Amino acid sequence: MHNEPTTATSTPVGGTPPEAPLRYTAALAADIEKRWQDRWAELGTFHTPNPDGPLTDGAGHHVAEQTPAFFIMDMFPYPSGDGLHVGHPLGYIATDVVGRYRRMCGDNVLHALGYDAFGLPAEQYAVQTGQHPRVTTEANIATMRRQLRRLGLAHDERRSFATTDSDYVRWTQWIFLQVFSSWYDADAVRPDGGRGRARPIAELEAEYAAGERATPDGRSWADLDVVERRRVLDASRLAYVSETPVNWCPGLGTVLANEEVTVDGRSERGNYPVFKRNLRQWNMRITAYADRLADDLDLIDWPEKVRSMQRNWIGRSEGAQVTFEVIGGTEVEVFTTRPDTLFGATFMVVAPEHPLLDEVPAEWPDGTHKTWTGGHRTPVAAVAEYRTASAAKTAVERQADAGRKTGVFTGHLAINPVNGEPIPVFTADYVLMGYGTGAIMAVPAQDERDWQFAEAFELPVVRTVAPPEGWEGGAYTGDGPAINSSNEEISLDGMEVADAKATITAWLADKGLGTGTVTYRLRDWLFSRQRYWGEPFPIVYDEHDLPIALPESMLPVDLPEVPDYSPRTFEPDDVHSTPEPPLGRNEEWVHVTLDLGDGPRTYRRDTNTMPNWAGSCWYYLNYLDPGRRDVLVDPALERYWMGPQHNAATGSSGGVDLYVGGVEHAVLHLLYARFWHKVLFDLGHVSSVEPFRTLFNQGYIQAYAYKDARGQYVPASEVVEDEAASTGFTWEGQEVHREYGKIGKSLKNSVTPDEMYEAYGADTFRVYEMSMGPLDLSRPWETRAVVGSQRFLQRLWRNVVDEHTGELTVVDEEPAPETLRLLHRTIDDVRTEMGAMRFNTAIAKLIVLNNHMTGLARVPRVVAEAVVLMVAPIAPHISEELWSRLGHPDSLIREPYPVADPAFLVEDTVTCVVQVQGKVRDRLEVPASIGEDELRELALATAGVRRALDGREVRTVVVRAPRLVNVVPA
RNA sequence: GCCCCCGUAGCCCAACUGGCAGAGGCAGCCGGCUUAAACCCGGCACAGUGCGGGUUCGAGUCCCGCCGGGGGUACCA
Repeated sequence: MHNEPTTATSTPVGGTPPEAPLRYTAALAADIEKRWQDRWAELGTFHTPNPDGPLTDGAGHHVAEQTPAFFIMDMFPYPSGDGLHVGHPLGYIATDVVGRYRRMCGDNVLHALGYDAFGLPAEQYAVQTGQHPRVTTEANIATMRRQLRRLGLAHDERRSFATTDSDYVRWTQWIFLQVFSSWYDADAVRPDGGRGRARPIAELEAEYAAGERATPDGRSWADLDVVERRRVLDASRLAYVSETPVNWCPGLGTVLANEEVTVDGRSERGNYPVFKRNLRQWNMRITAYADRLADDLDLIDWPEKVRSMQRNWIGRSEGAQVTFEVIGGTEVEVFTTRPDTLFGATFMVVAPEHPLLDEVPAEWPDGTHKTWTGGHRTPVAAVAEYRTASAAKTAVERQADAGRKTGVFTGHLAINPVNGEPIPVFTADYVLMGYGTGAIMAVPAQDERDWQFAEAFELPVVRTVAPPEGWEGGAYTGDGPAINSSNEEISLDGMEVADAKATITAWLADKGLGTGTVTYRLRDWLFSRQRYWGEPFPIVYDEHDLPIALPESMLPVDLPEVPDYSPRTFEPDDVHSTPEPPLGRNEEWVHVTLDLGDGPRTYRRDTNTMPNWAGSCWYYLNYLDPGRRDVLVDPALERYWMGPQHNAATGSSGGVDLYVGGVEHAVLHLLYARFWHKVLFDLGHVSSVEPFRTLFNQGYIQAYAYKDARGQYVPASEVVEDEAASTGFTWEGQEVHREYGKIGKSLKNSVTPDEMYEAYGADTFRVYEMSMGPLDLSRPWETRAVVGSQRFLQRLWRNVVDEHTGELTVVDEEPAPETLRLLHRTIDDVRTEMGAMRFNTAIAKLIVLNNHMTGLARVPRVVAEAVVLMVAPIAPHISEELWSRLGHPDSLIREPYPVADPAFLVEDTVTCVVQVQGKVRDRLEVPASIGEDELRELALATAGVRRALDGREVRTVVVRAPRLVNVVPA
């Protein structure tokens, strides 16, 4: 088991002087690193044991149930063909350091890395090369595995997988079927006491059949025919097909979720225009979970930034729905967050798509203002034109028009329910059909937008909240006493906003005119894509064109071969195009004869695929036991690794103990995954309430890039500093401008991990990345600074090994008291810093101790061993090598992390700062245990204080024994 | 427009509940080692914390108002 301590006696390349054959150079580092990587693999050093089942540690043992579990994850990578640059491994190194540290603290650590391998880039590459995306994907994964292995990550390789594995796809489809086969019962009580949970759709069917629940149209279940019954159930499912306005992106040839469309109405990927189109697509009823997704953010330890982004995206807002009667028409419901301002509602606005506009009066009513008609002779003409114009607007145009108020009078008059006043109904595109009820009561006095509209259309303003004294602005949206707000039955006058809201809402409810309501910005999740490289839906359609779930036994539904993988794409601005899924090109696959219980019949398959997010919605569960295929996840394993209270730090939510990744997934992946997890929770498949207990967003490593006079990027590695140049930098003699940006080919500033391994070794690279600064900050890469980290490891090496002879230089001597104090101080500090993921400061403290050792005539073994163990999580290869040379046959991977002896942490004497009026005037060396009174006397007697007081009286003396005294003169 | 984060030495960054502005690294300078250079070793210097107010015995830290950089979001009623 003990391996030869050194096989690296040959002179490594890289200019090592012959007199120091064992200097810690890049070549020696490479030799050590590769050797340990092989050894770790051979011994299964990183095999993480489960409490039960096939996965044991390297020695074949299970873990005891009571051993604390610590589950670490990286947001899993998309294996791109470009390979890695130095920015990519930052998070992986950080989680590896945490994992190795926790392991040395006694935890059973689960850490592995899978691959998110479905999706656009692989498909686009396949289209270009004609190779099947599976081939390129697998090649990319192999490349990435090789690059990452060289980093020395302590991952359990047995638990790695790709979302494209047929085995994995099967369970992604299985979860889809669970969602499809469920409905949301908003009244059901959950085990945690809250209301609302997913239940099997069969239970809904049973309730209908038993008459316990009324059908939507009130007919009895028995009176519905089979197809009608199916439609009723289908409408309640958590995954449902519906014809709704969706984001159609002709440039990509697919529809997209709201979350995948940028602020300016373009696709997040590819930056193509996106159009609203009514199409029949799959949706997931994430809106049913809006409250829980918002509320449970309080249970988890996430950056406040991400939590607020999710809250904003969900956009919960409380208000009231109020019914307005329309003269000669139907009633219109409006949603408002300010029911207290109802007396100030002087007009109404409905979205151009609002059904009220399907019929409008034939003539303009009396009193119609000229500016209201848009120059049209009848409301019919005016509304028709406005609706057409607004429908033709792209998201980009809407964006550009924001703030400019357009609209037209519809000819309808509505009645303000609190005062019976007739008010004109307008249509304007600043009111959105997709939010609230698509209709608003406009209160210009208390709403900016309504104020602008009222100004443009010369509409009256009635203030119902008194603005502050001297208010000269328009709409006043702040707090204040209500005014002008009374009728024969009720008066709000004098009430503050909150009171007025509550009072009027109660009054409305009492009169049957309105109810308190909550609305959300969140929309249901559009779940189908017209792409090839994704999971097929496990769904077929019968002659009624209604979806039928395939039985579990028919999973997975694998992707068929098709003649062409690319979706039909269109001119990016071709509004009239329609999606054409590639899977539809395989007729034999699409039309399939199956026996689903009624004998063999012909069905039509769903030709959509799932979005890329599907695979990342549950992958954390697959790490627990990727080999097990008879259940989604073993409940006992899920409880051990993820359950509530599964270790001392996990709260009631349970979930992954540390999840590290970029902030760009704040509302996409992280919201979708939470949603799926809650469905699985409701259906009893998991015990944790949330998938990710602690989230950490790492910053990005960026780099300088340089442009020449023509604006072309030049290779950053060839640019030199040049004081003579006005820009400070030149490339091949010409002046270049420096910019700061992403690392990548396009900016010609890429640096790869492979180059770092070659020039410095993986350990140096790891130390450098961890010492650059706090993990959550973005910062510039600077290759020439890496040498500092190499020097640190070189000194560490030299502190233990003679670089000429290879002999150990440590001695079995008791360290000097000063050394012991520094050692234990360092242990204590480093533990604190490591625990808080402040690796940069942990490294700084280790450097101080290491430098101290460098100055000693002989390095005591106990100090050397402690330093080696403390460095191990960050620079594991050199640490293993030194540990082995120090005479330990086994890997240090589970060696206890050093613990400080409190006896060495107390200092006998400390330096006390003596201030006069906050300025340092003297210093005192005093016993740490000195009393306040004694210290005050000593301080007042110092020469510095006497000089600074210069005869003035003393007013007070602030004493913070033993470190500070501040004398305040009169 | 609104919300969030960040501004400390030439550069990357430390500074516990307010208590000596400096831990660490890069670059720079001086010296040692060397025939010489690199590596290595020892040493030195460098800012008063983006700007303006305020609170306090005392402010990088807390409060108010700005400026600069980054991110999110936007007719959401």
